[in-house]
Amino acid sequence: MVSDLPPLPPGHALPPTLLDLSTYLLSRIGKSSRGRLAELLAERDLRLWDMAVLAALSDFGPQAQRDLVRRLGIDPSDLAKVADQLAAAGYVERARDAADRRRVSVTITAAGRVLLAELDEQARAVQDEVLAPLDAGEREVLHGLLLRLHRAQGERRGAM
Amino acid sequence: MVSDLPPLPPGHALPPTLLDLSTYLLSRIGKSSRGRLAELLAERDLRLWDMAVLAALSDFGPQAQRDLVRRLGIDPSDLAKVADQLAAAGYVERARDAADRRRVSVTITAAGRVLLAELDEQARAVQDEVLAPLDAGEREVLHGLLLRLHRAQGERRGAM
DNA sequence: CGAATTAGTGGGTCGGCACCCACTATAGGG
DNA sequence: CCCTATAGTGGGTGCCGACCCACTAATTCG
Repeated sequence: MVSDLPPLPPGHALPPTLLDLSTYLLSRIGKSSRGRLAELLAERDLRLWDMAVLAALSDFGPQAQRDLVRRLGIDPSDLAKVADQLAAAGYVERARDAADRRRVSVTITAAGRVLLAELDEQARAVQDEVLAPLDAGEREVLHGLLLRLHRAQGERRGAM
Repeated sequence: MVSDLPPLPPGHALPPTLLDLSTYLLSRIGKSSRGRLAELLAERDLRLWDMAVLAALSDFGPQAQRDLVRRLGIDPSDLAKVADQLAAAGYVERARDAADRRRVSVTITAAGRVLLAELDEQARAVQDEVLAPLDAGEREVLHGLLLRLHRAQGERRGAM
């Protein structure tokens, strides 16, 4: 194999011009975290949207797809596909709304809740790795700052 | 037209299950920042990698492509394309290394520096929007925390 | 009732990003 | 001199996320 020469420590040699940008760090760390979780989800043939949908159903209860669309900013057509897959796997149930039969009400199943709990645990494991350098207090500070940034966000479409 | 009914404030209705994850916020805010900058770059027919390469050349001086590959974690083949485009536009110059004629040394031009300065300014404008809710002190705290996270990163490939 | 609106679905496109392989040219060791 | 390794290039692939359009079914309004 040879070489593998690490004359340039792979990452620490990144241009200061970029490292000076908080948004660059935000984007880089966020992408990495996202990627790690996505890998774990992929092992179960799931994608990030699946988790987001399950979380929304768990947190807010059964809803019509149109509500999920508004809430998560997902494309209706894409949601249809996600819901399809989740239903096929038994994680959600779909039923025509009796009151307005155009609507399809989606409900998380017991299996869905179990899955979501596992996914949440995995997400927290990833988070623990990412936040490893920070102590509990610092993590809270970080979370608080991020939350404020999030709330101020232009909400430019898309929960994922 | 009509409706436009905003019964569900688009973003604030996101599932707490997700909002409790710092990594989720990180990823969401990062992605949004990244996206905004990418849009600005796109107006000039540039992508994020172009900026990263220019930054590396500006910060570290002329280098062979192999060094950029190591530094930025970009695929050699992809870098060739980026360098091609930058050279065609006059932002960098390529020359065979006299000592080792396999290598192609890349140098940023004056035009390249001007461009980079403009891009950096745009990136900071985006950052100002994203960080709007934070005062100067908080921004520093955030940057410090992010830097520590970044340094601890598994450096899982890819500067962008 | 008929027309317009809304919910959901199926089937696409498009761009970006990461990746991979085959190939050329050069270098360097035996 | 030959053989292997390295640098760069060109031409791909595959995945994913975002988006868009056409269509059906159901509802609502005039």
